[in-house]
Amino acid sequence: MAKSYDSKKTEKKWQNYWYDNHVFDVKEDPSKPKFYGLVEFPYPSGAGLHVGHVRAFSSLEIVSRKKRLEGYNVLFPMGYDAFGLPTENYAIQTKTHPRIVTDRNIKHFTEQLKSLGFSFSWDRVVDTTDPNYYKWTQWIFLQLFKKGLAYKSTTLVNFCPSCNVVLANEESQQGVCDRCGTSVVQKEKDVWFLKIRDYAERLLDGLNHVNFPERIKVEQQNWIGKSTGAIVTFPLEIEDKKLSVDVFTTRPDTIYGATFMVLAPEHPIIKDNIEAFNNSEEIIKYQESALSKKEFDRVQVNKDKTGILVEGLMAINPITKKTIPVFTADYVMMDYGTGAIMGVPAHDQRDWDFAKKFNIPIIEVIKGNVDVNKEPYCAKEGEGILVNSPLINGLTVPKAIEKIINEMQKLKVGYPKVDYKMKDWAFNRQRYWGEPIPIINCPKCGQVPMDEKDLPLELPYLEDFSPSDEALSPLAKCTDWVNTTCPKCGGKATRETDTMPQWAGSSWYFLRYQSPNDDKHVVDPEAYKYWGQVDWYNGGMEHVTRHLIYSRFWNQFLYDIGVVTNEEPYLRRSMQGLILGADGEKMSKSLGNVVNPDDVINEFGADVLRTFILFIGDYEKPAPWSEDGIKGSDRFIKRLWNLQDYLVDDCDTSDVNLDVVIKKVSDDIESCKFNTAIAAIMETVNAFYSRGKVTKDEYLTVCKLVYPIAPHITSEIYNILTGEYIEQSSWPKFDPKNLIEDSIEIPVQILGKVRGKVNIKTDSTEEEVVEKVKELGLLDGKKIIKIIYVKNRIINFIAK
RNA sequence: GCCGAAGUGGUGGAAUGGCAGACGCGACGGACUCAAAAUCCGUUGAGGGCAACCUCGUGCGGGUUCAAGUCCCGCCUUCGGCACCA
Repeated sequence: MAKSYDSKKTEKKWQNYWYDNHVFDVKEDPSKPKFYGLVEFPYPSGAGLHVGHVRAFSSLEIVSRKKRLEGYNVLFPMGYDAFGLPTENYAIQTKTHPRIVTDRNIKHFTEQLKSLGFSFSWDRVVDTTDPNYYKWTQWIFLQLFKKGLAYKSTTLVNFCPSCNVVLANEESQQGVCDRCGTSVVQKEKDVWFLKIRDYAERLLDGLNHVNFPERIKVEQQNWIGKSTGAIVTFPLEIEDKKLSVDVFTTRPDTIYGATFMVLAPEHPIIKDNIEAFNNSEEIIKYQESALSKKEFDRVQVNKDKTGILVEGLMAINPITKKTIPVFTADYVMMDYGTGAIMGVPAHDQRDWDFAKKFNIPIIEVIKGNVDVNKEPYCAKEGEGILVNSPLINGLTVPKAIEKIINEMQKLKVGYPKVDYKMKDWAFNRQRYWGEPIPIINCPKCGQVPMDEKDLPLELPYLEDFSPSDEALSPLAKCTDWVNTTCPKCGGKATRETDTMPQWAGSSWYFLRYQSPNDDKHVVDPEAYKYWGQVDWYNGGMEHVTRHLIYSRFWNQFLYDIGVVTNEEPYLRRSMQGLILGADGEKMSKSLGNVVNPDDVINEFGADVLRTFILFIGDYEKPAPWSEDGIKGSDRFIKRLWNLQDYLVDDCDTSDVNLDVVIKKVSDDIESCKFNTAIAAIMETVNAFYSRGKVTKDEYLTVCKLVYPIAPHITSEIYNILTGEYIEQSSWPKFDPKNLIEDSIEIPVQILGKVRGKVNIKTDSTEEEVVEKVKELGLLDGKKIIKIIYVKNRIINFIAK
């Protein structure tokens, strides 16, 4: 009998071997093909590693270990995205400097990751809060600034009164702060933006050149939200001034049905001419109430339309030359299109609701089978024929759009226009724990970029880093640091005191891993020439519209300025599903359903945890944790170990086709079907048990197949059996010839129902199979009308 | 409202249009044990039959096909994302 397996001792032994000997460190090696596998680096929170992290990192951990055995030179790095609010808030609460908190958390995470036996290249760890790292984050910002892609602008921003911080749109969904749940308020602020909109078209186009799951592509496309339409200029009648307003529409063909115009409450036309309106007081009141509404309330779809007629202001439909009333209403947003729309009530639900409320005429211009006075006719794209539209009557919608835009261009009242929903990226926080923005404000020269030689601009070590009351960064209080001289004129100047947002450091970290210690480049060109694009990137669905777009944007920018030579950073993307609590709910402290990986390792060992987290279900789908389920993985690991008792020098091995298993496991790993890969190995182990014998060759092959999943126990078994290290072996190969069995059993159907089985030689002809079936007597007394035979699959008789 | 994913035993989940329920958990039975745990072996979708077998069965209703969990049409439910986006 083999000694019972001691997971604690064995796992520690192999972890020491791997990490002390730097087994997974890599260097550029042109003699080998490269594989760059990347998992989203964690935010090192105080709570430590979560089982969700284990699942997220496991996919490429498995792939990396397999690829190494296949002869690839594998870069599989790990790092920490450590700037951010939770650490800062924790630091404020506990009066401990965020640097100390961060270092402590990173240390804890590293120990936990090593206790799982992950094969990261520990010599390449990056930390976004390290000045040697954020030097390059700042450098990239300077390049963006110099190219005019970073600008400061006064806008209404989402502001969290509790965190005292300006939030990005993505951080304030549902009108509450992502971090603390406080209701967000609107506040006017001077903030930095990155012109990600300039890259909208390329971010869309790039999706055609990468291997991302379809739903990720769709989500990014929706986020970017491209719409093709036209700008149409409507002249205004207002006292004696000659003014006009531009509207954006995706349906210029419906211009004949435009019976009113709506301006966003913030529209400058209103502000600039307020004295000219007969009801200016009412308008001002309406503006104020609209602006005081939280963005969330304002965009509630189903609420009643509100608005107010602007008396004394009329617009002229540039095609019909008819005069139409102008309203202001908060269902029109200043930050999309031009902040002004033409209202076509017959063919748009919102316009229809508004027209009904204000008794505005409704003119049908697309023929449909509904009465547009009772409900709008909102035809699907491409449907319908134009009516009541002299220039384009009888045309289909696409033809009408084309012709009317031509007419508008001739008349100089309109032109084609593409717009995007995606807004520019609000790129700053009024917080301490972030990358300082390397800009100097000079009273004479304005915003002056720091000299690149002076980077990094280090974050000063503050004793008091709590936020101030006026939405200013705590850095503002550090006058020694703030006061400086202008790099341009040498006069007195002050530093920008806002810091960069959470997403800055993670927007380029995949490059830093390629040359983590380089102090001359963002990425060493030689290293980049070798590693280049990430071959396979795994991460969470929650980052698809933030990190995954931001980092693609930065990479495209770095491509434009010649830092990298590929437009897209990631060739392939996969994502893991959430691990839910045993109750099927999302794990959370308040529900008390959180599983701590340390506890699981302590009870079962890292190999069991790794196996179970992959066996739990479809990798992309959410899966509930199960205390009972993990026992199955524990049993499997023990059965693998106890197979040592069944070792024989030689035996009949024809009952187990290992070539099929090798192919199945290899293919399944490459397509993230880890659960069925493990199931196939379990079946094989079960077969050895029921045979009661296993040869050394078989055992070693199975160990290699399990090695990526459970590397400790398989390293141990391999070492016991061969005296060698499994890392020096190679991934098992299968012989395609052996995938085909000599004879197979196929079902026999009569009228589509299985009535029996028949053993046939592989690739038998229909006649041979029919002969066999007749021998079985399944067709006795039946008249065969038709036979459907699918080779090596099935035979179906249509018989009476 | 729009976009996307999904709905299969007691349970987590498998199935290039070709034997539904692989593999695991749980349950039941057996071996070992004084006994239990552990381990090993077996049974396990529902209903009927002594049996060989038969009938039903993948959210609901239709359809295509020799054959549908899988394809098509129409619904219901759940979960994710977007949302007065002109």
